[in-house]
Parts: sequence; structure tokens; C-alpha cells
Amino acid sequence: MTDIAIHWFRLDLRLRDNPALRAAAKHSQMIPLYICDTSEPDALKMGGASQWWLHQSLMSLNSDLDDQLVIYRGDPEQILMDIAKQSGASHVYWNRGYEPHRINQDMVIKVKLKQRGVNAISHNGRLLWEPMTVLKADQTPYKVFTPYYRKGCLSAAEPRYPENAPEHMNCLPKPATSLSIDDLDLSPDIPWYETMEQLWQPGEQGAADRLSRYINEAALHYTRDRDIPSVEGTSKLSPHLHFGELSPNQIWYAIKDHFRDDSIDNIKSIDKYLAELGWREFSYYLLYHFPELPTKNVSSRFDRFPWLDDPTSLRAWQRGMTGIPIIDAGMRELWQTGYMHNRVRMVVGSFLVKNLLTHWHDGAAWFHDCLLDADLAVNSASWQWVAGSGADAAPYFRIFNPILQGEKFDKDGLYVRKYCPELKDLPNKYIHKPWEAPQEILKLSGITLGDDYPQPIVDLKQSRQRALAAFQEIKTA
DNA sequence: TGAAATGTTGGGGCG
DNA sequence: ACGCCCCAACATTTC
Repeated sequence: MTDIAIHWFRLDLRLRDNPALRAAAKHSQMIPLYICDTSEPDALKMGGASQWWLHQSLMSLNSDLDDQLVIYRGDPEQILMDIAKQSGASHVYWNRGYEPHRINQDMVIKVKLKQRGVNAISHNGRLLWEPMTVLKADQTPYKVFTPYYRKGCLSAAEPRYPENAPEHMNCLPKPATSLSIDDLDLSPDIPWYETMEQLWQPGEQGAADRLSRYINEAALHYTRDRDIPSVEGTSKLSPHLHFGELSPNQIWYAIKDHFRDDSIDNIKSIDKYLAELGWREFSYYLLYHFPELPTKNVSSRFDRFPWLDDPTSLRAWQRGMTGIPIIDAGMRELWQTGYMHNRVRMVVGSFLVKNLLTHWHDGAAWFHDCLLDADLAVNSASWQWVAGSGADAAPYFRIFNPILQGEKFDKDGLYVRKYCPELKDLPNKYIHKPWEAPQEILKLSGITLGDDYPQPIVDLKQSRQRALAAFQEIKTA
């Protein structure tokens, strides 16, 4: 009798610590399968940068699988059904997703496969603590991060220790109908990704390299360096994590094991970093328990918030042409590299939602389009956090002053000068507020405001007042 | 994982 | 020497 299993790769593009893959590999033969899902809702369609990453990551995975990766495009339900039938597979394995449409899709597929006598088995390959297992004493979900993390997660059972890659994978010959990675048409025609190629190495090996570099070079100084965008003070693992090129478990234990015997001073940095993984978990948790997170304000009083709809200022923000250096540097970093430093993400988010009174949906959509690490759960939860409409969100009146943020975290203007080179000759005193520079200094620096670099599109003080006034309108209930 | 406005304190200049 | 004022530095409150 046949003993064939399918492993359905999704956001778990790795061989190591992949529970579903391990389970599939135990069968005498297996089919490693990737499906380019055309049934996804629009809001989830990948932006260009993410597509480029996916292309690279699939290349890497396929190479690790000795060119055995089977690829199709279409509706996963149909494709899985067809392949199971043609191959005679008795089992299908995958790692669970937590996005509402994926939960739904998985449920439907499970039922249909079972109707055909095929076992469908899902594993946890994505989270340290799965959302359905973490509840308050009264069986309702947490709404505040700290108790969620401390009581709900850290005091619960320890996360799974990472597993090795399967020892053997006996892959069924690849069917002739399998597409090639190029057939998926993920790589853009215009090679705008050349900058990204310099900065990133998608795939399981790239993820492992990035993790060990972080552990060896930055982890001990995380609390000191993490807010300084001109310094490599963060791990930059987010795109790798999104595509599942490594699991949070691998990060968690690589760090815990490596710094096991370290002194109390260093533990601060370690715990702070691990808590950031906790925020990622919290985002997935919120999305699971509040499936409308991507579109609906968690705090419903924001439904009445008087957002402005001004395409001109939105576009200035998107293109990094607001006239406020730290904002423009961040938005240009995003556009050029597919990434933005976390501190700057908060500052540009606050600016869009508060100083420009733009709905957080617009910010989330642009980030989703441009980020290599675009992730529905994290992106939605983070924008609601910035906007003040989320669970355990930043209070609305916490409005960042981009000048002060710049002066505090980019003191010498290194970050601004890198992404706004037209400002590079301004002295530090004015690098975060060129409009306050005396004429002669602007002239010496080769800048004509409104020509080489924009005048600020809003007055920071006035727009701050306007935001506070707008917030007053929705304050009751 | 703020910022600005307002309040308080204490050292030093000065009549 | 003393009290008064100024104001920087820090603390608290408010948004």
C-alpha cells in the first residue's frame, strides 16, 4: 500500500524546526508542495517588495530540497484535492496560519480532504504560544500586553524546543505539470530590487546568518542601540520571520542558550529583545481573537474620528517629501530598502495619523505594499497601536514631535543624511529643522527650500493642536 | 515605546 | 548679611 504524504509549504519556507515537514517526512514518500494562492483577498496580496523576497526565498528552499519543490498556482483547495488524488497521498500536513481567511480556508480544506479519506493534519510552526491556549482566568482573552506576556505566556508551558530538519526526505518524482519559480512571475520587470539584493539574503541560510550576526554583534547592546536608526542595533529578522525562514522558537532558544550564564546587566538587553517577540505574538493573538483587527477600530469611539482625506499630503508622506527630515528619511528608507527602522516607523506613523489626520488604514496599506516584512497581524496591530485605536495602544495624545525625535535618536543626523542626501551639508543644528536655518546657512549648504527640499507640509505646532482638538471630539465613551 | 504647560526648588547675582 | 528676583533644572500635570 502507498504511504505518501504532502507537505504544503506556506509561510514556513524552511527545513529546520518545521513540525509539519518533519511529520510528512516520516512517511515513506513525500511531496514538498508550494501553492501560489490566487484565492487570497486583495488586502493580503503581496506588495512588490514582498514578492521579490518570496521569489528569492523559494529559490533558496528549492535548492535546499535538491530541486524537488513542486509548485502550482490557483486555489489551494482544488490543487490539494487534485494532487492527493493523482499521487495517492494519504496525508497532508501544514503549519497553521492565524489570519481569518486562512483559518477559514484551512477548516474547509480539512473537511474536504477528510471526506476523500485523506488525513489533514496541521501543526504549530509559527508561534511560541498559540492564541487559543492563552486566556485569562475567566476564559476571556487578554487585552493588555504586559499581563498577556507575563502571566499568559511566560508563566505557561515553555515553547517547543526547536527540532532539526528531517533526517530523510524521500521525495516523489516531480510531476511534469509543476510550474517553475519563474512561472510565478514574482520578480519585477524593472530591476528596482538591486538595492535590496545588497542588503538582504532571503532564505533559510540568510535567516540563520542574520540571527548569528545579531547574537554575536548586537544582542548585548540592544537596550542601548535599538532606538538609533543609524546603528545596526536590531536583528532585522522580521522579513525572515514573516516568510517562516526561521521560527520564533529558533530565535528564542538560540538567544537563551547563548546568553545562559550572562550577567544581570546583559539580561536586560536579552529580555527586552525577547519581549519584542512577545509583541509579535500579541499581534497574532489580537488578530485571532479579534478577526476584524485589519479593518475595524478595536476602540470603537475611533469610528467617529474626523479623519481628513487629503491625497496630496498622503502622497507627500509616501514619497518622503513632507519637508520634515526624519519623516522623509524613514519613508525613503522604506521605499528604497523594503524596511524601516522600528523607532522611525513609530514616528512616521504618529505623523501620518496625528499631524496629517490621515486614517491609519492608509498608512497600513502603504506599509503592506512596501515592506519586505509586511505581515497582516503585525501591521494591523501596530497601526492600531500608533493610532491609539487598538488594544493596549499608545494614548492618542502621545504625539511625537519629529524634530525632537530626530534630535534624540539621530543626534548627528547620520540617518537623515543617508536618505536625504540633499540635506547632507546642513550643520547638525538644523539637520532636523531646515526651515529654521538662516538664509546664509541654507545657501552655504546648497539648499533652496521648496526647490531642493520641500517646505514642511504642515506646521508641527498647529497640527498638534488640531489633532488634540479632533481627539476631544471622540473622547466621550 | 511623549511633549508641552505648569509648578517647584535652589543657587547666585545684586541692591 | 539679608531678602528679593531671576532662571535653570527638575518634577508634576495635562493633553
